[in-house]
Amino acid sequence: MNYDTSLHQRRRPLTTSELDAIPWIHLLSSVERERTVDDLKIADADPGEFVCRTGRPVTYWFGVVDGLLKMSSDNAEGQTMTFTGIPPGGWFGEGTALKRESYRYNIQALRNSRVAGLHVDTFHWLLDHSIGFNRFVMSQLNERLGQFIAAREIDRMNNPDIRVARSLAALFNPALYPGVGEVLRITQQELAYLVGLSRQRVNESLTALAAAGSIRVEYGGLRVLNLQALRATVFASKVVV
DNA sequence: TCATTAAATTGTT
DNA sequence: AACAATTTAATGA
Repeated sequence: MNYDTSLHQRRRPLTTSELDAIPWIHLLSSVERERTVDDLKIADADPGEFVCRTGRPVTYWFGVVDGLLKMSSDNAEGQTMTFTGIPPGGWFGEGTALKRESYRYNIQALRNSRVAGLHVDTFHWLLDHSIGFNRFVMSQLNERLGQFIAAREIDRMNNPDIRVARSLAALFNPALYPGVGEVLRITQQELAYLVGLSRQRVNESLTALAAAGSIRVEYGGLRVLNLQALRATVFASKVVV
C-alpha cells in the first residue's frame, strides 16, 4: 500500500485536463489508453506529506500533475540527503517498478501537489504491449542517469551560485519535466530546501543569475530566459573546479 | 467588479 | 533569524 495510506484513500479518477498533462498518454493506442485511464488515479498531497517511503514495496509508478515533490534518502547516520526536486510533468519510480523491488528513496510533497499513480501491474502490462511506452521509459531512464551524475557534481561544488544554477537547469529539463514551461513555479524557500542552502543565499544567487540574464525572478516562480546560459554557468564551473 | 484584509513571498540586514 | 515591503488570494459588499 503505497501512496502513504491516507493518500491512498484519497485517490480519485483523473479529469480530462489532468490526463492531458501526462506526457506519455498520447503515445498509447486507443486500447492501451483505455486500460491505462481505467487504472490511473490521482491524489492531492499536502505539504510535507510522503508519497512513498524507503523500503515500502512498489505498488505505483508516480507522476506529478501539479505542485512540487522532493526526492530524498536517509543515510546510515540518519541524515537526510536530498537528490532532486520533481516538478510537474515528472514521472519517477520506473527503476524500482521494473524490478518490483521496494522504494529506495522518500518522496515528499514540498507544497500542495496533485500526484498521479499507475499500478505496477499496469506499468508492466504497458511495457509488454506498447512500443511508444517503452521508448518513453527508456528515454526517462537515460535522462535520469544523466541527472544523477550531474547531481553528484553539484554536491562537490562549493560555489553556491553554481549549485543554484545547476539545480535550476536540472529542473528545467524538458525531457524529464515537460510540465515545466518557461516558468517554474517554485519559491525561493523551496529551492533553498532542494539545494541545501539558506533562503538568503539562494536569493543572492538568483539575483546574480538574473543580472547575468539567464533567468527572471518572479513572485512565486522563475522564468528561464536563456537555458543555455544556465547550463553554461555549470560548464564554466567544471573548468574552475 | 471593486475595496479591504489576510496570507504568502521576497528583499534586506 | 528577524523585519519591512511587495504580491497574491480570499472575502464580502
